[in-house]
Amino acid sequence: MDKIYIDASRVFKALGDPRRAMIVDMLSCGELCACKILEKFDISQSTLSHHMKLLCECGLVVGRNEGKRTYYSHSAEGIAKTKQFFCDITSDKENCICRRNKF
Amino acid sequence: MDKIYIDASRVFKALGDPRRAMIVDMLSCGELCACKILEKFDISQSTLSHHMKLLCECGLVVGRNEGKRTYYSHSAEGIAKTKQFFCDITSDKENCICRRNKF
DNA sequence: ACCTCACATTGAACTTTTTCGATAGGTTAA
DNA sequence: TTAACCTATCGAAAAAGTTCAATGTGAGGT
Repeated sequence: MDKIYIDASRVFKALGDPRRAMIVDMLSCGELCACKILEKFDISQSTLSHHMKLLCECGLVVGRNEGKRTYYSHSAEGIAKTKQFFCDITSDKENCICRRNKF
Repeated sequence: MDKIYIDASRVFKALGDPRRAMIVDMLSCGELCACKILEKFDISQSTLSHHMKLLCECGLVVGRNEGKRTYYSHSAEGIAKTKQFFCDITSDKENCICRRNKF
């Protein structure tokens, strides 16, 4: 299995949870600290921390520490890469010019 | 939890498996019958059938029966919807004009 | 120094997903 | 009508993901 599929799948897996997809949407309005995000969900603090970790590890979100708070925001690079990958695997390739595989 | 996140997350969850992401990529060269897809993976036939079912159920892929074979191909509508959703939740919204939520 | 606050980590229970072998259903070929 | 072929479904086992309470960590405030 090509590493490129595994890396991209990690991002999609992260977005595969409705709460995490909603968190990414929330961050489109700008960075938010964890406590603000937590207010919007009926989950424990440790659960949110786990979700944020996954979003950061897949490269879609970045965290920034300021004092005792952590602010999260979109990672423009991670988002661009994911968008590109999605377009790559979903756009029709004439004459079967598959860049990743030869089928 | 808004239904729109749940529906979109189902697609991302489907793409969250590297094999399924690879299958979607394979289909960008045009429709393929299940047996051709199966050749490319070291998995059982029933496992592939399960993967294809998930890809179809989330709306990203469509199946077509012809004789004893089943041909799978991209669903242009499902792909367009998913792309739109991804753009919605990842594009910066000035002045916090969040369409889905008010944060 | 001590306490509180914000967040991360750990460990365990629970749920979901993945996978395969076995089997069923429908199609084509002999 | 058999038999072979292709795919879907079922049931069970294994793997992975989710969640929370408890605890750890590190920054500020008293």
